[in-house]
Amino acid sequence: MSRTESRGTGFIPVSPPTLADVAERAGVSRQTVSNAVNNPDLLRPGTLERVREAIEEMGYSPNRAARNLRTRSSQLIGLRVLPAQEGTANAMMDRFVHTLVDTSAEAGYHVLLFAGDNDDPVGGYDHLLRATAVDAFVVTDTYLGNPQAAWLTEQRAPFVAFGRPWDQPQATHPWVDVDGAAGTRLATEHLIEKGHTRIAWIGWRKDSPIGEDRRAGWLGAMHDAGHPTTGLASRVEDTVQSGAEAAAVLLDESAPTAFVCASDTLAMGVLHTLWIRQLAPGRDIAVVGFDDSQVAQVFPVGLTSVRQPLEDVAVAIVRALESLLGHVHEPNPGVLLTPTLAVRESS
Amino acid sequence: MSRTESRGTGFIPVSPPTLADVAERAGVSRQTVSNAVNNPDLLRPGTLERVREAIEEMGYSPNRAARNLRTRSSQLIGLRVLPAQEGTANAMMDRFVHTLVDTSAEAGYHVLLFAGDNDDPVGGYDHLLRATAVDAFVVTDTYLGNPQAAWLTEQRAPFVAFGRPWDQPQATHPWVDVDGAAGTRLATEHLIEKGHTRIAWIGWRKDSPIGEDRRAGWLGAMHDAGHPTTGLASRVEDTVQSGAEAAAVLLDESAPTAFVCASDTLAMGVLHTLWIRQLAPGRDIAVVGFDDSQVAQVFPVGLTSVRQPLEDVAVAIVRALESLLGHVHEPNPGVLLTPTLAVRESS
DNA sequence: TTGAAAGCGCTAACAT
DNA sequence: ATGTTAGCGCTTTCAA
Repeated sequence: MSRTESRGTGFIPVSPPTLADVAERAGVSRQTVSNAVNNPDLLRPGTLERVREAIEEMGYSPNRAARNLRTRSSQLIGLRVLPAQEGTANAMMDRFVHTLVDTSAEAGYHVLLFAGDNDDPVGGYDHLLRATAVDAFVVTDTYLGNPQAAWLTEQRAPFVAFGRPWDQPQATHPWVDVDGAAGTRLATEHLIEKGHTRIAWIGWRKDSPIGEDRRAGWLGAMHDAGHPTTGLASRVEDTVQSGAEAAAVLLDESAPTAFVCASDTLAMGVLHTLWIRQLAPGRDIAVVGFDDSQVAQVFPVGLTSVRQPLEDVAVAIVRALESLLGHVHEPNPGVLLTPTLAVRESS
Repeated sequence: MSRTESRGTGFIPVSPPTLADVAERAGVSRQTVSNAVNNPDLLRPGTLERVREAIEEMGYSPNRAARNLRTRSSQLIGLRVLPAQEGTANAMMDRFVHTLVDTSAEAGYHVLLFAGDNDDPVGGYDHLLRATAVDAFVVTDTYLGNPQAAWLTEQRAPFVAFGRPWDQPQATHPWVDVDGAAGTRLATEHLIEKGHTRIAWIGWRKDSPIGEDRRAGWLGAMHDAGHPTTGLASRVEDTVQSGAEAAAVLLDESAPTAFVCASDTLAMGVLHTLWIRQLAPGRDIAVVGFDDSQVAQVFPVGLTSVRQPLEDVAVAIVRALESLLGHVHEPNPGVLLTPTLAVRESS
């Protein structure tokens, strides 16, 4: 049966060439073509070249579904995306996804996005898993109480987490995270070097382990330098408004000369208060944010910000994924990376 | 042969249940189970329930690879992502991807991300296409001279473009776009309503059809209102710096009381100049941006901005995709949606 | 080094 | 309304 069909002026390919088509063209068996693709070492150089020529000429590419069915793998990595939400710093996630896609591609994987909401945190995972639609998952929202890591572990599903298992010290799954404390320490030490001694902290409420971690970096650097911290710390919601209010209170009560914030959002709030009070960021009061978001970069007065090494995170995650899927024993399940400081006019 | 294997204390499922497993359990043939999943109407209610129970109990989900192989479809939509680039307004793309994932999910599709760079614009497409790894593509960067739409058309590959075929008036592929001119007209009329008559335009260089389109909206609204435009338009690069400089020149030479910008980036530049000159956005000078980016929302003085209806775009794209893949004749290949205006303090 | 046979899990077509 | 047969395109045995 012909694989092409006559219509109008020319021949229109009805379906892509298969292994059998290439085999016929090259005058070998199907298996030899398969070997040419997957185990070229097994072929005699002459045969290999002949097959490769046929592959080239016909534009052959192995059918994914057939290969997936046979090898029981999809070369797909699942990544859940939450419903689009406004105003939050998901620009960071954007950067991460980009680098993850690039890095995965180098390892022969594609990234499959699937929808999810917090009402049914594992639904999407469960479905893809049972359908063997993906080989593994990358889990990004590992905040306190998130059941995904535990659930996936229980299902024996391969996955790598971006984020430490804060509330599960006994967890053994591989993870990659950024050392937030090191980041805020970097920021604080940068300000100390600039001569600041009264450096305030604006962070999140106590129930966020990530927030506590970042706070610890500021606290540690201040203690090490022998600077007081009493009355210089504030814990608020992660909104511009809260940041602005916290900054106003701190300025009135504790007269800091610099602010380190747990997020760029809070830092924007600080900048807002400075603007209202006619204080110049960088000259009168220094401000450092966290995440090096779009906003930090594009803001007229560039905002100094702690920058997560997302490219390195993606590389580490893909590496962990590879050893996980290749059943290679990975000695250290956790990788902690150090952020850098993007210094701009605000400090 | 057993599908479970004894190890240690319990039984560990080695592979998910198949159609045959469910059929055996329910005491029917495999085909009946398949029908229960895909054509439930064909079954007698009693049988259907029995099969459904078995499916539920065993946690059965059809194997994707097998189904894909048989049906010659993957239920996957390919979306190319460019390498992570800094500073640009990809926050918009982020919002789009989120809504696209959500909308696709409702239609039974997942989104497959693949890497691509501008050196080889069609490489990634070609590979996925020949491997029949995706059913269709969503093409987003339809700027002038982009060869993807033409190439995909030539390959007879199903795809929907987000963006009009500006430079290919004869193109017949389905596309969805946002009416930029209507957006800037909305912005301009909003300012006119507020009493402004000298409204300046800061846009992109002439080689961008999108930029020219947005400019036309401003121009049309000004003409319709009978306001002069001479000396009030500027064409620059899409950077904060360029926006700031253009605003300074316009303020000096033409004394506008309001600015409409082709992007939030340019609007940020305007705000910077206003800040330097101690002019209050919204009170002294009104500013409107385009894209309703993160920056516009989080900026201390909220930036009024034209907001693209990305949710509607995603819905329209998925709809077009469905009719494309369902071989349903779609009468109108192009869908043009109207943006809205997110009004904030800056106007 | 190459080829033949088998089968992954599913669904379309046909038969009952 | 349900069962039987065949085969999607590939890779993993195994044989030559």
